[in-house]
Amino acid sequence: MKTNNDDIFKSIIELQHTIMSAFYKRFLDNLDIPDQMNQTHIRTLHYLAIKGSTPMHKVSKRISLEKGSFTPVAKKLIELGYIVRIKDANDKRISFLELTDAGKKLTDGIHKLHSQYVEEKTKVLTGEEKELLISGMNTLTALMKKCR
Amino acid sequence: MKTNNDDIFKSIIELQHTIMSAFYKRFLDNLDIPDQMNQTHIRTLHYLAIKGSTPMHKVSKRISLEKGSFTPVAKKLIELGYIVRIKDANDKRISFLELTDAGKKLTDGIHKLHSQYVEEKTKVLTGEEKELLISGMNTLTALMKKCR
DNA sequence: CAAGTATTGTTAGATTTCTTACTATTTTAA
DNA sequence: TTAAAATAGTAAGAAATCTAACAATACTTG
Repeated sequence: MKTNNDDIFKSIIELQHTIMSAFYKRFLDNLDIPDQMNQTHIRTLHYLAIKGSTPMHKVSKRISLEKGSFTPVAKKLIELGYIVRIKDANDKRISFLELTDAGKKLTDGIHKLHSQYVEEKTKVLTGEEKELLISGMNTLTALMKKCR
Repeated sequence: MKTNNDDIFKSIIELQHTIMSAFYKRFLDNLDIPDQMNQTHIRTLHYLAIKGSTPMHKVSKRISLEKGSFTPVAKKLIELGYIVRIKDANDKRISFLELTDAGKKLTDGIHKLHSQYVEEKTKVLTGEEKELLISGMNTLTALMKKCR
């Protein structure tokens, strides 16, 4: 079976459009989360849960939000008590963000649902297929990043 | 090597955040496109180039835009002369969209760049790796869609 | 056939995100 | 040391998208 590069990108685009919205919508529907929060807030908490204390500019970059858009997002999460802002002692420009206990509790709930969801969606793949999928995507991701 | 479902999704999320923006930014920077057009307009033309004449609601669904948001997008593309609206003879609610000659010319240019870009990004993958990547992603995409 | 229901597309107002300009701080280098 | 450049974050207005209500048309079913 012949494949070309267009096929790769068609698949990726396809994927992008389907997965993320389904994924985060599920979170928002099934968890007890304040109405004022949207997918961006969830993504932010999710990232902090995985990476721990992180400077604002780095978080905003990783969740693909301009820094100008991220300020109010962080502000709201602080307001809601899910994260705190911690000034860097050396570089006064920098604020680190990290989860509070309430934030950790919330992200734990999210991760539980996350696992269930992925479990359900990937039942059909064998273990070997999963590994191939992951390594292929990691390769491509690394390439993309390098070339940017 | 042990893998779990979390790995899959971390990879996918990672992928999503890097690829698409790089991809379409490249298009917008390198092509002679009216300033008023953004990624959404490009995606719309791209879709119509691949699928041909398509009802509005279907296009909006495929590019992940609410129908309410899509109306002005289609309007602008018509205004710019890249697509036309064609009423369905049987069902008077439906408007088909399709590319004009100008639209085809533009998407041809895009596809050329597209190929170059993908070529550059995927040089490192062997043909077999590409196939695995594609089939894996297609499987997952299909699953996602089914469960939604 | 009639009445209710679903679908397609539009509109208007709310929300989210982007862009640009700005301040404060840090780093670089002449 | 000091001037210039880079970086982190904020603010305000512009642009994009979403939501909800609506009009027109099509479908369903009693």
